[in-house]
Amino acid sequence: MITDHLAGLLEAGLDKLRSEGTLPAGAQAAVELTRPARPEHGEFSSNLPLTLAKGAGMAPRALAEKLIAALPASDLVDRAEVAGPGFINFHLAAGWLGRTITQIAALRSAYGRSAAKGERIQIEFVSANPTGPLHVGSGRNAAYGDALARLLAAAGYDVSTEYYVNDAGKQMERFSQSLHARYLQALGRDSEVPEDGYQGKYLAELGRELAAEFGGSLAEDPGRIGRIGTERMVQSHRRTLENFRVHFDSWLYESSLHATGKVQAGIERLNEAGHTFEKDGALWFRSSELGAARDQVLVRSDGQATTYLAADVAYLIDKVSRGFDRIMYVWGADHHGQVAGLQAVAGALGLTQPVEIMLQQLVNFISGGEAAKMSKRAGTIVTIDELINEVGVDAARFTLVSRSIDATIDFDLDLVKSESQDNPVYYVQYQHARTCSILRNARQQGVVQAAAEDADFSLLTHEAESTLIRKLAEFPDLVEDSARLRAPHRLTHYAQALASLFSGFYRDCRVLSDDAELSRARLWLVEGTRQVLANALDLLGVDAPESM
RNA sequence: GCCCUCGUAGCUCAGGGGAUAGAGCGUUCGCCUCCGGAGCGAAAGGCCGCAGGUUCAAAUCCUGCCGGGGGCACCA
Repeated sequence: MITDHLAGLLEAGLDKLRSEGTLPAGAQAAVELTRPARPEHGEFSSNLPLTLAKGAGMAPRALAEKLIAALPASDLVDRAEVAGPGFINFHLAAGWLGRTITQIAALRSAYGRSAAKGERIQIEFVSANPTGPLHVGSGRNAAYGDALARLLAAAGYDVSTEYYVNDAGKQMERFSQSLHARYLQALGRDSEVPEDGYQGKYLAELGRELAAEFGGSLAEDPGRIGRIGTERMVQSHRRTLENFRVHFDSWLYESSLHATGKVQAGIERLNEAGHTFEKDGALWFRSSELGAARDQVLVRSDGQATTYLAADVAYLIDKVSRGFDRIMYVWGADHHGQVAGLQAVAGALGLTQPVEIMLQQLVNFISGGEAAKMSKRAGTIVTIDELINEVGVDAARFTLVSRSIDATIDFDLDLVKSESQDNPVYYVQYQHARTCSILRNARQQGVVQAAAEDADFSLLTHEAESTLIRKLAEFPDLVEDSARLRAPHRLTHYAQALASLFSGFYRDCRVLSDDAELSRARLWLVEGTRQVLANALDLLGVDAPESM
């Protein structure tokens, strides 16, 4: 990439200064290359950290001047100049334009993807309780987790996605009881959903479904009703998520950890390592010694029931046993209290694999201008299915992933509906469709597109062309940075900026013209833009339509 | 009380020490002989919550305070 090339030039310049004795051998710091930056600041820029200038015994500006004089010649750089205090601007030669475009033409959907890093990552997300439909909070988790998984894969990691089904514990008991009651009601019998049970309509529907299917045969078997109901919910989650274009490589049931004795084995492992103690008839994990604020219960004082933490221990051991080098979780901010506990578990197990927990701030649900609590049990939720019906998958995913996960989202379905026509995703898709349209027109007019290597990109001298190409050149670095920062929202901003630059190019530069050579060069630029827009949208799980 | 997170344009939000702080929406004024107007151009609009600190350089890092959200279970 161009940034690597420039960094190489800067390093070579520094080496020369060192060998000349201009720069003391002790001055270790390198020159930092900043982003391809704003047009008004030149094509590319770099800055010199003061540590270097101090070690060099001269002011940053003076050092920058000496460094420029020491830069080796390059066919990709016309000239370099000192801009601000310690800034060097590179004015790039025409040669690099072609290099970027031919690279995209050659790599196509692989443009922006890095070589394999040889690291296996498991990322677990959504993992909603199978007690009700998936709501928009889970939608955000799904949109983020899936985009991050795609991004990490593009950055060269071997990524595996997993959904953890919490089908054990008290919540599930409440679910079973609630569904049992609805089932009995559907059979015309007297029964009430428990006060702390799940009141939502979907359970009444499920109850009627079971009544129609099984008649009265399940009336005395709430346990079986619970298992059947859970599986129906899980299957409906799976359908919803597939509709949302979110695919999981594996689904792991908490109940399987109990059934195979893994929960018990995990507890014993903590026992043997000396991280547990008994108090008040319960078995505790001494997590306070491992960075958590307090100790936590593993086995409740009834001596039988294990807590969610005990299952988490078993689950983490299970994950590690499958050979992942890094374990990632995407949790809602309401699970913040568990982070220290899980990290303590990792510490107690002596894991060498990093355990990374991404906390996603919540989605606040606004209705009629007022904050409303989303509650599964009260049945007041906006589901992902509703969201898809109202605004479509593309707008929903783009919107949900476009904010940093550190920021809360105020979600007003009415507003989202009314604004869906103004959603930036359509602007990006529109510009993509426009590139396709131009390429179609070219084919219909019989324009023969020679190989990119044979096009004369030195003809692309317009400001709108060079800014556009500079943006295209940024993409591989953007993918790498966004993956490292776990920040797929950057892709949405990039896609909008790129679409906007293309629009400017379209306005200023006629692609199909009498000048055959120029047309050919510009067509490759259009093709490059099309490809990069498509690649960016793909990482977000958003369609790149050829027409709209 | 303790922990996490946010506070940037009228609104929703970008901005991981660097140059004149940006985008979308909204507002105002322009632009439909021309490859797709779901568009384009221009203007107005900012003590970057407040106060200290570190630094040649702070919206960005540190501390305190103020305000919003979340969390501190033998629920998951």
